[in-house]
Amino acid sequence: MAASSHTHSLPAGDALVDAARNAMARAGEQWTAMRASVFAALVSFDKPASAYDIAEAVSRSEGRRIAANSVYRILDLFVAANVAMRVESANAYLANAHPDCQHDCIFLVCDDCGATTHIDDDDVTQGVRAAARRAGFTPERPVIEVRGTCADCG
Amino acid sequence: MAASSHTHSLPAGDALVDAARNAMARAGEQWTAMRASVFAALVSFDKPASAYDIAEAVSRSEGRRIAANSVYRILDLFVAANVAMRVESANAYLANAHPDCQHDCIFLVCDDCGATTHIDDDDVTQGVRAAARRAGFTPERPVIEVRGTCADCG
DNA sequence: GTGTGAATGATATATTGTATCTTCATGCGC
DNA sequence: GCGCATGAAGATACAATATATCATTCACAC
Repeated sequence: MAASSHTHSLPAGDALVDAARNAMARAGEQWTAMRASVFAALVSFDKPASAYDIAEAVSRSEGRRIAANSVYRILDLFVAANVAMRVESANAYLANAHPDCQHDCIFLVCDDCGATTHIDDDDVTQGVRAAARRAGFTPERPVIEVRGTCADCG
Repeated sequence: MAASSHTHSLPAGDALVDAARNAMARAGEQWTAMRASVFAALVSFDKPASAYDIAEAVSRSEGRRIAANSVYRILDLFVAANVAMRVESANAYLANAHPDCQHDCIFLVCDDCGATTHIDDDDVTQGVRAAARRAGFTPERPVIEVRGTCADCG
């Protein structure tokens, strides 16, 4: 696979959880039952999920009410550890199938069905960073999301 | 100036308003007193402004309470007419100094001071669109925003 | 066991965004 | 002029997203 451009496919459930747990460990964060539940809920969605969607899903699976703020706290940690990513234009979160590789990511968000694909293309993202630098700006976190229509809905 | 890459500088206040009014006319939309007030408020901010910021500013300048939903309606029209743009990662709006040229725009958002610069770079944005198409996705509206540090804060 | 710190819970509140219905102004046909 | 259609804006309510604050619990060190 070319280093500069590739698509991420989903590992199976357990491998995904293991990768997440390891990534959290590397970030010096614990992997608690609550965090596992939030991660499981996140993975269970096939589209980006809002913090409130997740709170509801976890509430159901735990049989007790989980407040949104707890979910937000955990999602923030996940994002910091690259275990999850936030889709800014949808105010929602996605599990990251590959917490190990660090890329500026590109999301393709279908306005029709909501399905969101994560692609990496370092040529493109480096181009964005370079354009920012040319304007005297120091890029930290590019947000690149393309709204449009996915192959299924097209 | 190269067609593919340039920075937009601000025209003076009146020219800016004229350009906005013309763009609205071309979109078949009226330029009412209320819309002028919202546009003036938008321009008065040196950073992206939330709809509520604008509602507050217009309320002050009108001496009566303007509800957020009216502001949202007008901002939506502005965005449709390319007179304003929405910064997704900030849930806020910016006046567009050049409603005439259509570009996928790139925002550079300073995490320190909030100042946001709008640059255009068609090479970069075409690269983003091309990457999306390679994934079988039909791009409609790229959202490209770079969080980081501006020259002043760096 | 007692203190300490991290994680979570409970609660309140702030911020952002929509929906619905009403009122108002304007232009148009008669 | 009058009635009426139309688009703009107002009023109100509410939904959805996000944060702040303080209390509680639990594991672990001492």
